[in-house]
Amino acid sequence: MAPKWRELADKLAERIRSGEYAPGQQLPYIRDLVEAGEGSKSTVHAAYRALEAEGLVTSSRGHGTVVREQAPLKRLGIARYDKAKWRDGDEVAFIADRVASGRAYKRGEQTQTISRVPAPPIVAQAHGLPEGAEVYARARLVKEGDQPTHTLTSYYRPEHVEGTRLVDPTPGPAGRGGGFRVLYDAGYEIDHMREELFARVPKPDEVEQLKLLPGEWVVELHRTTYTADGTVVEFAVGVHAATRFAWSYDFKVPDSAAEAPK
Amino acid sequence: MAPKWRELADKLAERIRSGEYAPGQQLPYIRDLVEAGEGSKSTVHAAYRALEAEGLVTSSRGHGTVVREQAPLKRLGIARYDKAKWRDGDEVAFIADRVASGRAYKRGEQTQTISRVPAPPIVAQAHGLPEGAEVYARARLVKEGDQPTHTLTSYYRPEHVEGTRLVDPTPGPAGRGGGFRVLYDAGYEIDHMREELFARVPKPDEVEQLKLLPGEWVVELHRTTYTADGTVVEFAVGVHAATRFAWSYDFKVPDSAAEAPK
DNA sequence: TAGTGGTCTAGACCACTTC
DNA sequence: AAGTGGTCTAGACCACTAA
Repeated sequence: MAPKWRELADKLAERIRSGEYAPGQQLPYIRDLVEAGEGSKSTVHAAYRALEAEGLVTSSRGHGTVVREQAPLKRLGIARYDKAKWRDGDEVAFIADRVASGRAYKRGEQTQTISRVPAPPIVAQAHGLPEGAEVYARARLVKEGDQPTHTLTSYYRPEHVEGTRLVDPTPGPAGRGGGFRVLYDAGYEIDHMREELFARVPKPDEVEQLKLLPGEWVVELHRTTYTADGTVVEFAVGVHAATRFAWSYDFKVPDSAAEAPK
Repeated sequence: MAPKWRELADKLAERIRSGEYAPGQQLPYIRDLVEAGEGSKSTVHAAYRALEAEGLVTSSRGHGTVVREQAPLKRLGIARYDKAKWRDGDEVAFIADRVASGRAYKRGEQTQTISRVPAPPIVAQAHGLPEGAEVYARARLVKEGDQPTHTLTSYYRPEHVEGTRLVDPTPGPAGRGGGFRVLYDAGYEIDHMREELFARVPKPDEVEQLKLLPGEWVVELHRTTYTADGTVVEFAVGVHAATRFAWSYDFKVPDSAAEAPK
């Protein structure tokens, strides 16, 4: 037998999914459900908290509880890295995402800080450096309007970027073409990438920075970017609000038996 | 000012992450913390519930609350689809995963049910069929020991699989080489794939089926498999416990300017 | 039987919004 | 001032485990 608050939450969730409660619509007031015999205030509130954690509703003091508008997922495919965009055009990858999803781009939606730091373990490993070696960290917080969507921190080896505008401490985006263009101009043309993804619970500072709802998870993305000769020129860590993104990858089915012998 | 239960949860989480409370170790009993002045039983319990939702501890009645062993993530790369494995060998993809991660394989860790059903909307769209057209659904629940790890449901067009052992209603796995081998023998050699992933809150039946912890999220995976001429021969939907998997993709940086004109 | 976590209640009080 | 959600308490009771 499921607890009373869970049963109430499931009942309301069902009505939301069926459309009986439409997005934007008010859910019953907690005190009304108490009066209607659904349980004590704590019990009904526990159900509402579960619904909020599941992203179905948002509550606010003084207003009430309304069914959330489900923002469509932003779909991230490998086409966002298309060389034609940052080499020949003026787009950077994160803008390309937005163009692809039909959203308008506005200036001032990205903040950036550059610093020179000792490499954290995963960064050192990705770059093949000893732990604690110094690297440049370029941290961005990307927003869509007022709403932060993800953070992205790129780590570069000093010898690859020293003297370029990528490590110019002046605030602001990396400029025309973005980071890959700067590397290209410096003689490092990116060739292939690896992306690794997993979901986890956000850390307290991420909840604040990304304005996450209570109970909302994040997806962490590790992107390693190589030149044609296998040199790692960028390792980046992204933290994305889990409910706002989907990732898409196209690939050939591998066939190790068909590979040329070495 | 964060609520009292949140502050207590963050304090304990910090001690867990720092190793002060090691995996397997008992956390203080709720009633002891009440006595120590951390708040009422409900308040302390709220903190413990948050820690459980975040995957840091597991509670059980009669026993207490212990720090969870963090099972290492199972890493899924595209190498698990290697043709050499299922065409020439006897492995199926999910076993290949396990071999790759160094875990032992045991029989009886996969259940399977075959049914002929009207295509749900996303399935119809993936196969280019009218909604409600009949397809074969092959649903598996994959376990590792007693612990379910994910569900995977493959949808096939009847004309591709009719008469093969793939739609044999006898329970049990698809046999030597798995589903891709059956398609290969039927004249449909798979060539390329698309995988799409996103995280979401589990549905109530998934919580039960996958034995998910309270508050744990899932990652839904959509896999579309094509032959060389672009025919969709399989569309599969997987639901994975979010804390137990990581996905990895390698790809070339695309360059639309370098493509041959059409 | 004694001790653990989990649920539920009734009520007080707080934070915030609207009138 | 009135009404909303959110927190917290004190205590009762339940479910489960171990001895």
